[in-house]
Amino acid sequence: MDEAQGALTQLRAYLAQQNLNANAQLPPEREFCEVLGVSRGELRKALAVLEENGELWRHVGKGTFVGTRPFEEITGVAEIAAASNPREVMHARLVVEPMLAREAALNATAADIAEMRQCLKASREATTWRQYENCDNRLHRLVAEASHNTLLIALFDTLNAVRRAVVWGRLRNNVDRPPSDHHSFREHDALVDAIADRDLAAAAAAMDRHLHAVQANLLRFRLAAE
Amino acid sequence: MDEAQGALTQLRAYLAQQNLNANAQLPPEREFCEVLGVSRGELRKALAVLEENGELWRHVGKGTFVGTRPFEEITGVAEIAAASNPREVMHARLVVEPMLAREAALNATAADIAEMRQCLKASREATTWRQYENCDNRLHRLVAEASHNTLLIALFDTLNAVRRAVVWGRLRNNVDRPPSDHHSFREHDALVDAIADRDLAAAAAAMDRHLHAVQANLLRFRLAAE
DNA sequence: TTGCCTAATCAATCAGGAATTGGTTAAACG
DNA sequence: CGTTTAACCAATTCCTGATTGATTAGGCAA
Repeated sequence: MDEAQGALTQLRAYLAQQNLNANAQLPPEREFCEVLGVSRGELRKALAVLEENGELWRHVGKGTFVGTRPFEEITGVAEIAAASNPREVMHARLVVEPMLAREAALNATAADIAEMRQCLKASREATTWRQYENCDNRLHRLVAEASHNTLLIALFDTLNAVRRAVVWGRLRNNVDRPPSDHHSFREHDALVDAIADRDLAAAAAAMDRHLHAVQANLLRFRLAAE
Repeated sequence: MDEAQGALTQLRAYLAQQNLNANAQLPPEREFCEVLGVSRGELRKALAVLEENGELWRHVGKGTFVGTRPFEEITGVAEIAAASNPREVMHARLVVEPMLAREAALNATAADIAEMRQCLKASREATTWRQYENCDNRLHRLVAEASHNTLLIALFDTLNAVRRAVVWGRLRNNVDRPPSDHHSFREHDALVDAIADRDLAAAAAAMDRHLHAVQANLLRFRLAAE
């Protein structure tokens, strides 16, 4: 009994004596057990107790550290994309982007809106689908940026990265160019107008309509491919 | 003139002939210029044109690739957190989570709802703040999971990771325990009830009210600390 | 048997350097 | 004066070896 808990007391004493601050790394188990004069098994049992208690955390290849375990690293875009599919991505856009448009209408500066208008102009002058898609991407990101919320922008970037990873292969050829009556032109105009008017509901609705049109277009594209 | 544009034509011909799909990597400049039979300088000028056109992108140490430049790799949670602040995080939660609650009300299965109810029960039985916060985290993630949309769940995880990184230091002591009349209990109940009732608007509203209460609580906590 | 210790092994991670690659500069050449 | 060539720079990748927590198997004593 006294023996069994010996390692834990030794460990506690060591931590108290060294009074390490959070995130300090303590020696590797192979040395540490010799320092404390206990077997590695006993040391690991003691460490397990303190880890369960949230006083330290361990990781293979890294070491043992004081404090609470840092948050799980977010899975990479590629992994999310592998577990997702175009339908989910479209749905997520429909959930998130109208909200971003709303925030943009609330927080956009004159400079933001001017940049959006310039982007609209550039998209109409695009001579290839690739150029057009660059403008389209840029406009949607400008809307996110206009929220002036770093975190929301980061979330949009994640969404966008996954979208591009999921619909990877789909690329229009380079010879055609966007028709001058492309549906997105009007929809983008309405979106930016609503943001400029500070009309929150209209901005969200315009984004919603636009994305629904994109979705319908995607469906049509898929049917035509079969 | 003919000479000057020679490299560009050669390059275009190569791209057309090999008909590479997007994101294909083409040879390093030092070999490529020999293949095309032009000097490296000319090749680089031609590549610059196509890069400006958005048909390819280059990066030191990586190489030259076909297609549009991938968006800046998603910054790690730590970097987002460093560029953000508690106010932004709270606002982002208010924007995103009610929407997730709405999606949950639409897509939750009976098993999802049962798990939420179990989580509510566990949160009431928590004897320490740490245990309670584990339950709280779990409930919010269960709501996200109930959307059954991989991408939305991933976005929630990012938001949550940033939240935890931003409010890093703030941790309640381990001696107190959540009072039995803690405001979150009622709010969580209302949220899960609305989801179970498939009432989209009520679910979103319940989440909104809950987060506003959390926000008010945070403010009060901050004032008390000063 | 049961429990513990020791050693070996595994798998994840990190550290360092060599090699690769786009970007840049300077001298040589015509 | 423009072009080519070579060298160098800086960012990135790749590889190898070492480190480290986790796991397992054998030996050993009570």
